[in-house]
Amino acid sequence: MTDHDLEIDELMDGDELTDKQKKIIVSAIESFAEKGFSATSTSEIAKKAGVAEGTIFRHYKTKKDLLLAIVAPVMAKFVAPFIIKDLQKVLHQDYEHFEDFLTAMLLNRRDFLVKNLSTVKILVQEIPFHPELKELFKEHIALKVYAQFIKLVEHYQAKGQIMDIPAYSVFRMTFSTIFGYLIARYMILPEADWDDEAETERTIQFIMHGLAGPNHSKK
Amino acid sequence: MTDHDLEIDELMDGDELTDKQKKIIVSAIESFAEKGFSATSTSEIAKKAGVAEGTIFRHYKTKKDLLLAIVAPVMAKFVAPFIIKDLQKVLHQDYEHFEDFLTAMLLNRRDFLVKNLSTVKILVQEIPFHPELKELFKEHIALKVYAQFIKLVEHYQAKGQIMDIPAYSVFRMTFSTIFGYLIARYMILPEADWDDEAETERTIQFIMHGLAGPNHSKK
DNA sequence: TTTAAAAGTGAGTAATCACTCACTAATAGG
DNA sequence: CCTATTAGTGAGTGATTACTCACTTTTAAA
Repeated sequence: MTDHDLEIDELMDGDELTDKQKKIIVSAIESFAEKGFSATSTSEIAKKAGVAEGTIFRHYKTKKDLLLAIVAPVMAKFVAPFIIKDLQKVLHQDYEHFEDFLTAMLLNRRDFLVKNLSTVKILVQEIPFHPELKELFKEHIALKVYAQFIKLVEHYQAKGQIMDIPAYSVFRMTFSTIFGYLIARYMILPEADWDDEAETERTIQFIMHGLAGPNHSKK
Repeated sequence: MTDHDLEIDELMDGDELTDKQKKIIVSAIESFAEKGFSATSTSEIAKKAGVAEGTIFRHYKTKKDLLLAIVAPVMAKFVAPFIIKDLQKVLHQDYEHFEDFLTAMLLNRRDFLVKNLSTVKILVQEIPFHPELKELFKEHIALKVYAQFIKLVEHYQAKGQIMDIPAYSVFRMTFSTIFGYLIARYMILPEADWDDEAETERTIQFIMHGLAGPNHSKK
């Protein structure tokens, strides 16, 4: 079922988990992703994990705490690469062209999504209903990722590689296109036969042409 | 709360509804959108509608039937304009350029979305968990909208207005961008102050440049 | 080996769940 | 007006809910 999901150990960094704790998390992820958070009962999770129901509440005060324990680390890991590394690289000419950065980002975040498919599904599904998740999202995505991306865009705009439109529009269009691709590829039609390489290339080119500035003379 | 939502009478075409039935539907829409389908109880809906709980089950055999009664007509209405009218217009040169068609579609579907915000939210939220909804979606979107759009794309490709890439890629990129805009505008950041006209124009231009074929000499 | 903390248990809790049913009230065609 | 159909009711159903707690088992440092 969740074969390709990230090892929970990796995700739940720091605190070591017992076998039963791991089984609880794996089972919860499976059920939450399949039926949704509200439609999943704790008794169901316990049964699937081969654990007494009380064991769940020994480690998580409430059912919602369990959800947060699953979903919060994913958000943190998702934004990690945006925080410093990539920005430094860009500013130090590791990515001379916006296209190079885009490609690197798409491949990188695609791998992450594939490894954490179920968990990301849960996150996306539940965000609208839990203020705590919204807050986490704002903190991580809105502030960190957005702020860094804006700097990046302005950097490439100054070099004339990107059209001179508001950076937030560039942000919106770029992420719409990339996530539109990833959602179609891995969530809506995962079973269709995709030519990933060609599709990725087309997606990047679509963004590049759509945003092309005066000096888009790379080829 | 749902001031700008479509009049239910319009949506529930045909069958006439009593006052209480309307109140049930309005209340259900409100609660489903706010807390999700599973997290909303029928007693809560009844209370909000000022109706006995039994009244709900007089008209809808199950809670899920109530959901379907709310969500199914929206899907039908959403795809309606794609079915014939617009395609005919295009083929009869009402929209000479792909850009004209795109603009018309974006404005048209935006109005629809704004009028049916809550209901569309519910639809999007619940699709993953209800096979019946998935089936309806495939029937309407996948078959009707997709098929028509593909014909359109090939038509404009033949005229050299669109790049010669697979039509399904054009479909994906176009809808990603448009819905990315609408979702950001009306669901993620509805309270931000948007310059709708400028943002719409930029979005269209982004798609047009991204897909530009050999004869993109419109200006 | 002793011992205290941590992990695990499962029967038990009150509350809530979707749904039923015997009944009354309102409606509309003849 | 009569009557049959439909709309509406609300107390009652058993099942399930998230969560508790007194208890046992396991773990690991002293």
